[in-house]
Amino acid sequence: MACTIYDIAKECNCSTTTVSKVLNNVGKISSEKRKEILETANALGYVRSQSAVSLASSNKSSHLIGVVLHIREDRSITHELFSEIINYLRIEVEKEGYDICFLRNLTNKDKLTYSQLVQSRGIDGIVILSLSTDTKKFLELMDVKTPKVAFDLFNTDYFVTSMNKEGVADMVDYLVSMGHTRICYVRPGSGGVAKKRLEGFLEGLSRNNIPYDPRMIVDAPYYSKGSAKEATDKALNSGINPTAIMYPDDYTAISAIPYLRKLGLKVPNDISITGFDGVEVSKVMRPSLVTVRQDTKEIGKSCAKLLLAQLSNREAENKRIIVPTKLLKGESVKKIN
Amino acid sequence: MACTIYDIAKECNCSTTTVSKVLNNVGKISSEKRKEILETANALGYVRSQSAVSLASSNKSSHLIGVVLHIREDRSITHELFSEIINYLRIEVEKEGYDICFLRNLTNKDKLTYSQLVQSRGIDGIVILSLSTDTKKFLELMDVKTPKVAFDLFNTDYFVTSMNKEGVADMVDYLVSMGHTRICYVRPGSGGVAKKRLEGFLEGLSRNNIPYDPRMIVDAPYYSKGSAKEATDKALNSGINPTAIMYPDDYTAISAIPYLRKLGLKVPNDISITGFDGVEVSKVMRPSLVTVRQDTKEIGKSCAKLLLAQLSNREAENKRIIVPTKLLKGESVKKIN
DNA sequence: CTGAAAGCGCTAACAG
DNA sequence: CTGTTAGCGCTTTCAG
Repeated sequence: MACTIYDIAKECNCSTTTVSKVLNNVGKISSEKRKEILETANALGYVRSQSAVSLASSNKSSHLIGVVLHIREDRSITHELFSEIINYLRIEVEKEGYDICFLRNLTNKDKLTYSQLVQSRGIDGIVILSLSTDTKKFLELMDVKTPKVAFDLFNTDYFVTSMNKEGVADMVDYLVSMGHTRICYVRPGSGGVAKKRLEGFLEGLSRNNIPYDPRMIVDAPYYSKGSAKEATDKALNSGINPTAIMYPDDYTAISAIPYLRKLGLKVPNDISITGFDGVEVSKVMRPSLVTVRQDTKEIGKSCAKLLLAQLSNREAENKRIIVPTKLLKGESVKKIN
Repeated sequence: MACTIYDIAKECNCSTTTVSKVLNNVGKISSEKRKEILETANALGYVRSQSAVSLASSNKSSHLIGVVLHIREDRSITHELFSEIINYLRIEVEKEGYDICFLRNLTNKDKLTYSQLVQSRGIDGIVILSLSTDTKKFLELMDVKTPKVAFDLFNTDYFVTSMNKEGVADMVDYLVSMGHTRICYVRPGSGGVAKKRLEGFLEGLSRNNIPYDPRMIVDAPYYSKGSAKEATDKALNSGINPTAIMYPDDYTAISAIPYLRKLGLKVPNDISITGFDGVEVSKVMRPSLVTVRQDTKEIGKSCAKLLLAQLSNREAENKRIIVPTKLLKGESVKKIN
């Protein structure tokens, strides 16, 4: 059934070394032999055993890219942004013969380390998608020497992120152009991305000559149970009587609509709202959401690029890729005044 | 750096066989030796090499579960239903020490077969998620002898699906209870699932004593560019002047709302609509969508169960698991009459 | 340009 | 209960 390079060698009256060289396209082999070997390999339905390659080769490569999803178990890959990034990443790495596998989520309780996990499978490269960066186990992951690239994490050598600051600043521009000045900004924590976005908000205010009032900023987490309510309540009670609320992500904004409605506020007539991410449904729903689109295709491709560069020992021109965002206009913001 | 069972054997003055047995928890080893081996393994930071295990063990198992996503490249894992199923599947199989990796999508052009792909990585089991079943390459996948389980595909031994028929029939019950009788049903193709759902629609009409009119059924694909428009146009021009349209999935239904609006029809005041799947946003949006929830958690767990049963040579009690659906009420259907 | 030989780290009879 | 001995299928010096 399973044909090995040994079978091919016998068939072609040569050594396994020669077969191996041909199959890997290395060394100098006469084109006749090469052709013969390739043909019999094909005829015999030869498939290379990854395990054997991985075991024998000096670098122990398995041609496997590990994905770490550091996020609530029930969201994980269902986070639309992440699933899109992984999808485009996958398309790119598959072109180079790599396959993608998930790395188990390790908790502080596990004796196993990420380093061991990676070693055990001979993982060639790691892609890290994370919304938070808190646990000890996770920090350990940062020290793994395997080539890696992270999305939205700034404490790694290689990372990809969106132009968060510019995206938010552009949004402020847009809101101001629509007549809004009493804008409430919902800040989702204090991580690197949140920080960038906040800078963008302040920059936006500043360049539109809108005086900054600390009450404009309220704190609430990314989309989760109750986050829309929390953000909305804080915004409405902030004391600035906002005409627009900037939510930290689309799902929180979308969830806020019925909640606002319950409070007697209709979007966008009574209050304008914006999201972030630009998930599929934001364009399709009604009212369509004004949001900042993160270019997941470009992000996925960039992650692949940075990883593949490391894997082939090419120096990447840049270790950090910052992907432009795009303002998506819609119906959730009303022109006022 | 990397410690092997050979190192442990030397340290403990025993053979690699003994170490192997202890590590795999098989055979009879004195509890002293066992303890000693376990401790030094731990002390030396031993990690088993999957490649070596896979190569040496007779079944060539790699403890890898392959996932085949047979769907448009740009949707793929971003299909919310699929990403949820995979997520819950993953949680289950990881408990048993299996990891998940994606299987490349093979087209008819590829010389490589799925069988070879699976053999090459020593994949232990396959999970198939598919919306269509047409290509030759895909049919080939059905013949692979590796244990497999499919979602929504009826031509495999082991499969998991939702109670599609009952789900649709229940929806008809609900629409009728809300006063609707001129119901237009959008049929998404003629595959196994579409067939079951159609049966449900007819059953629903029948048990509510609503005469069947062939014009009630219109054809349009699952969510894709223009599918909402196509379905809606056909429904409105069907000649039955529907008061309710049943779309084949949530996203198509959601996209139909602004299109209907453009035609001057407001949901639900002028027309009622329903979806299928029960994606996250269907509950959160406004108007919330009346839909049939597919229990992705149960589906994912069931897939894992059927696969793990085969992998451990346990006979699964059932080779087919049909997961109940749940009608999610919402605001997109109006009570009339 | 080609081949012999020695492993990679582990499992699996088969003895003892 | 424990060890010996072959490999699994492939890569990799090192000769020729």
